[in-house]
Amino acid sequence: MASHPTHPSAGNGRPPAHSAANGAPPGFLAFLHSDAGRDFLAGFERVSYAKGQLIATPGSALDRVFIVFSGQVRAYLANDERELTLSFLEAGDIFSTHTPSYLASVGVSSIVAMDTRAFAQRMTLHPELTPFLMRALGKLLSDAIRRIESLSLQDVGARVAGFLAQATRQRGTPDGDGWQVPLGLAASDIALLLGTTRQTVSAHLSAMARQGILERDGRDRLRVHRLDLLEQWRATPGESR
Amino acid sequence: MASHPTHPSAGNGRPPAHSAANGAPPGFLAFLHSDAGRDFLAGFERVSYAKGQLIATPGSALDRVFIVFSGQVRAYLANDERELTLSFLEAGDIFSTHTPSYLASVGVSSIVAMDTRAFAQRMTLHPELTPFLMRALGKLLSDAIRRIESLSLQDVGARVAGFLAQATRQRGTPDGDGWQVPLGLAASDIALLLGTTRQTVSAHLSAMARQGILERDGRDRLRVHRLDLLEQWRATPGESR
DNA sequence: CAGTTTTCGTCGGCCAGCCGACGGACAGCG
DNA sequence: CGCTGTCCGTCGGCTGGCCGACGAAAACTG
Repeated sequence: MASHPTHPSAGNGRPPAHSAANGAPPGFLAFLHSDAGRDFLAGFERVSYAKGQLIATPGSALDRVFIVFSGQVRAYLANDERELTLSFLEAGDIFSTHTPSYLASVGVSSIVAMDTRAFAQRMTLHPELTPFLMRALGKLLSDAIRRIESLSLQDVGARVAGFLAQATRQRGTPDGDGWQVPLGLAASDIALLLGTTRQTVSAHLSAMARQGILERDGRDRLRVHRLDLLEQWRATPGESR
Repeated sequence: MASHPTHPSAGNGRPPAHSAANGAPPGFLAFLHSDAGRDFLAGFERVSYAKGQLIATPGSALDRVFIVFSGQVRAYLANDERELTLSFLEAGDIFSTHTPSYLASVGVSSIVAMDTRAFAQRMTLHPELTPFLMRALGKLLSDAIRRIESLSLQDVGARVAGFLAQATRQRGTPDGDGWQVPLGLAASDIALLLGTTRQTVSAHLSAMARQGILERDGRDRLRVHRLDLLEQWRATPGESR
């Protein structure tokens, strides 16, 4: 079985990061806690994991559906020598693995895992849930394709800029002429999400700061001055380091 | 609207290439041609496209579901300066675009396009199709994740090797100690699938030939001697060109 | 508050892969 | 049969981004 390299700096007591790809709309979480939801999950065990624990590897857990109940779970692909975070799953998110990916709990988490077949079986008993599931799968798919796009036809600078722009739009608070943005992730974690290295992320952040697009404000906070420039970032030749 | 760069060398009378990611199991095609299938599609127009025609762009056709009836359609992502083929869709395949991708007919093709909402509506009338759809979406998703994996944690050599191994397994015929494999694609098309350039693909092919793993046999045919080496390819340092 | 651990910015060296260019090898096609 | 357009292999040059390393700044710990 493939061993995965140095563990990322997750689970260090930071506030929960944003969810890069929520698998299900919020309504699903409500359903899970309703009577119908308990009915739906009857007979399936809810397992708790300590922080940093491996939940699934490509070898184990073939063709299983995971539903995150609480906490935060990191889904990632790994190699002997490299790693890529697919997304951070949170309560109510669904993930399925006929795909060779790893799951690890970031904080303390509880999860229900079931066989894909069993899940499909249950779905036939609750046809009213189909739209939920379709939307969830559709979102997962379009997120994946967006990821393919960024990996294949954007350079690292554009990926960093895109990530920051999204963070700003999602979690930024207006501040004078710009925005205050809590990063919520270490630079190394961002690198893991973008398929690059900590050093390169850091270099690009510095370049953007040098151009007055943003300003670092402590370890975890950022002040974005020019969201517009961020959203249409093109690397200035020679300015990347 | 983004204009896309040099068109790939598709639609030149080659035999149909393999489908990198079939969206639906074969049974779905049969269903489409059954009475129930005609019922399912009632009211939706079937449009024919000449070869090489653009069917959808990120701007147009938001939130639409496409069902390919005949011919071959290339789904791809594009930039001002780069392009990546997602897959070649064939009869019976489903594709959906809440995602910024292009569709272009490779040969003469006919397609049914419908709004995602309308499609979901119809699905509720034919709940027996849900398993089909779930499987189709699941396959699409796992293909996408596999693609992310290859793009982010395999180098080009490994991607080329993986592509050739898959082609050999799917379409190779035994031949002495090895396999005869019809490529079905120009080197430039392979490059487009793997997110690299024609020259790099060519260089890797040469390197593999030099190592006795395979042998080029005319423009379109390949003789693979060591499928085993292909499947666990690691670039030999300095041997890539 | 001092000691320890984690994160961060930055540098130099290195190399995989991109790009442009070129000539040769195959096709059709008239 | 020669002509023309397409495809292929290969080269040199260049660079984005990886890697290892280092010291400084923050953040925990007691």
